[in-house]
Amino acid sequence: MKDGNLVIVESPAKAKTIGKFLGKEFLVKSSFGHIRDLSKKNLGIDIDNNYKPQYIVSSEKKKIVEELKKLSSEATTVWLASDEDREGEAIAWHLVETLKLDPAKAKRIVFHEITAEAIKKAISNPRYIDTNLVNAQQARRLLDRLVGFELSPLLWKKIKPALSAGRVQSVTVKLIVEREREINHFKTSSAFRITADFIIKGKGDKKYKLVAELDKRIRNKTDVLDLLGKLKSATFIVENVTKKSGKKSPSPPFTTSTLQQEAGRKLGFSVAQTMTLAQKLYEAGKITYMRTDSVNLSESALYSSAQLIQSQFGKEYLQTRRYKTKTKGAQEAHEAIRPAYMENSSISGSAPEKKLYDLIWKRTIASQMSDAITEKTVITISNSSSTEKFIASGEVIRFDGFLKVYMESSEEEEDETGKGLLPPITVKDNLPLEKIDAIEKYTTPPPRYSEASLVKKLEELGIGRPSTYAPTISTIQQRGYIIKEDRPGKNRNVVFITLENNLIKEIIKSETYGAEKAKLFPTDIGMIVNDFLEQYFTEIMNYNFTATVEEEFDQIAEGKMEWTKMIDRFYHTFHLKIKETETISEKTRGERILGTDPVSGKKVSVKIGRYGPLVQIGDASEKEKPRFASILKGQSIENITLEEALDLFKLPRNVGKMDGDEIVAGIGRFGPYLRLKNKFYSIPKTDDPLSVTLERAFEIIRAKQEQENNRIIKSFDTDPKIEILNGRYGPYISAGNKNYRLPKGIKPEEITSEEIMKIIAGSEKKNKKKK
DNA sequence: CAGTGAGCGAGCTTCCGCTTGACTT
Repeated sequence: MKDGNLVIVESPAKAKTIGKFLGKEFLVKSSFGHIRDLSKKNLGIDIDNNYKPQYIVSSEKKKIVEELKKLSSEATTVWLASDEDREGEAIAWHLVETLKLDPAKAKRIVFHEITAEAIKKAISNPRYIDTNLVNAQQARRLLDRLVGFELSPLLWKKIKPALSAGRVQSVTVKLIVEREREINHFKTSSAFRITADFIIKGKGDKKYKLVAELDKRIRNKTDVLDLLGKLKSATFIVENVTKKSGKKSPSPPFTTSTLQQEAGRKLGFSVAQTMTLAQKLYEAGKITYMRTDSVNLSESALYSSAQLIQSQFGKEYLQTRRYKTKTKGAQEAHEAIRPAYMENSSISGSAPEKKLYDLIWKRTIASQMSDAITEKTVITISNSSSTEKFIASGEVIRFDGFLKVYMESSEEEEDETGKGLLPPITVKDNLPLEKIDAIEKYTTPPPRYSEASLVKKLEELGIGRPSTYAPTISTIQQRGYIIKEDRPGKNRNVVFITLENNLIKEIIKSETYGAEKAKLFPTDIGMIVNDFLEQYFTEIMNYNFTATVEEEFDQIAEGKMEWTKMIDRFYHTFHLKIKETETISEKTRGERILGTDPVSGKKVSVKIGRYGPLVQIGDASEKEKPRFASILKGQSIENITLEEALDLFKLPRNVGKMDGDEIVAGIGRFGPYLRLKNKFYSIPKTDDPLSVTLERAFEIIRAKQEQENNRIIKSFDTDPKIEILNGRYGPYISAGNKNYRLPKGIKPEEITSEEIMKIIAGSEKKNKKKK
């Protein structure tokens, strides 16, 4: 370290790039985020000593702290270059405290973009640590600790061990619980959507189809039949044609939240997957920092985007835009997420990395392009038999603008009408009717959250930070409060009425609805914990709680409020409520009584048991033990009916005999099964263990036996331990207790033992390399 | 791999935000 300059930043990747800009006179090191935190023993807060925090360096941070201590003692100046936000300021302060830095040689600097110019400017404008901002962070930290470490033990006592609660996670669960209940209570209704198809003759043999929709929906079927009857003999005339031009603007560049949403919708990535991939791109220097709430682009990025757009698409596609962040509580310590070098429209790397990069590149470029110009045409059609109007609308793009590279997607279903070019039509044209369809359309309940839409909601409410969206979603899944899964749809009948060739026909069609893919569902324990917290801790469960305390943190940051006083005011009432709830609340297992068992006349109830939700018939008494059964996947304490509960006791059941041995059908931890001579055969989703016939059971068992007989594709006399087997994911090599993948292009029947040895040796090498 | 369900008590669990690996499949 020449001239004794030590620069400390938060991330090692940032340290690397800054190191290049600053040259050899500066040694740039990373703190890897926070270097110390509240002690985990007890609260880590000395309540009686004016909330004195007990900070300790955790074991995994000891090494880096020792290194920084040594380097800083040798340095003449230590530049604290953590992010310019509440957490960054606190990191700098903790460094001063822990490294015991002489205030004379510790200088605080900040920069928002990583360019040589910005960094040099920062170096020439150092400041002191902002104690108020640090105190705002301490208030945030202590509040979260107090809430988390006093609420969680209460749940252990009142509900079950190892549960958790916190300012962020508990309201996140609440969002999902409330949405599920909205869906359960939703009263669906239906009305007929009526569309008319007209055939329009163009030049020569050309024909166009024009689809128009009745300007309202009709609830009643007899009213629909009535209208269609009238329209049988009607003539249809174009009453009005209007054209209106409109425009569409691009979305701002990505923040963490919008990247997670779009990668989820467009690429099907989970929130955690997106973040892992983005981290890799960031470490490889391909994109800017991926945990950000800012939509700002650096001047140099604006410039290089503009160059690129002009040369690739032309001047008319360029519109330089500077976006402003509107998000609640945004701290904007970084730029938006963008390619590090705009001129790289693609990168090398794994397929998912490439896809994510492509998404980021397109979104960034599009954000600097001109609006798309559209033209919307609306045709109003009247008829001779009634006063009803049909409307046809279409939209065409007159100038594509940013749509040339990027189109944002949406989770809501798209309307089928209102798209594309309409045939050439003028007022008073007579339209020949082809047919009229009336389809029964049901109203739909609000959609369940996906990971992506949940993150969107959290950001809107100002709950959580870019660095916590992904971990929060995984925590509440780990605690068993929510589950991400697919659910099959249900069937229902739809009335479909057609008027064609002067005939009215009515048919009943079946449609599936409500099928879900990778959606978030609350579990029983999630709902029980949620209801408990809602009952006793209304303030913390309020969606505005974070926003309210954030206002106070801002006051502290501005020096208008003392942080310990804020904490004291909060803790005083909160702690009293904890103590009170400890005494007044009962231990809850979420019990619900379903009714009486018609056979025994005993009480049937559902509740949370030691191993999950269960149904119970009868109460525990000296004479008799109650009967128990676990509830099934997809069932819940809240929704299960008496009938469904009683069905659970019909299993396991004897299906019949196969070659003298009994076949038993049941449902275990891994789903429905058939058991024959202590061997298990999974029952496929198309069948039901309650109704599966003996004949069908034979089929299922034989299919599985057949599959097992075909399991061995090839074996070797030279080495009996090695076999080529047919597995769930295709053929693979089994050697002893280890499995290896077959390389692409090799036919499993033709592989030699030499080739296998090579594959095994190659895989061993790879493992060693990783270490 | 395909169960379980009493009560007691010891010892454990837990928060949010900053940051990466070190693990396994």
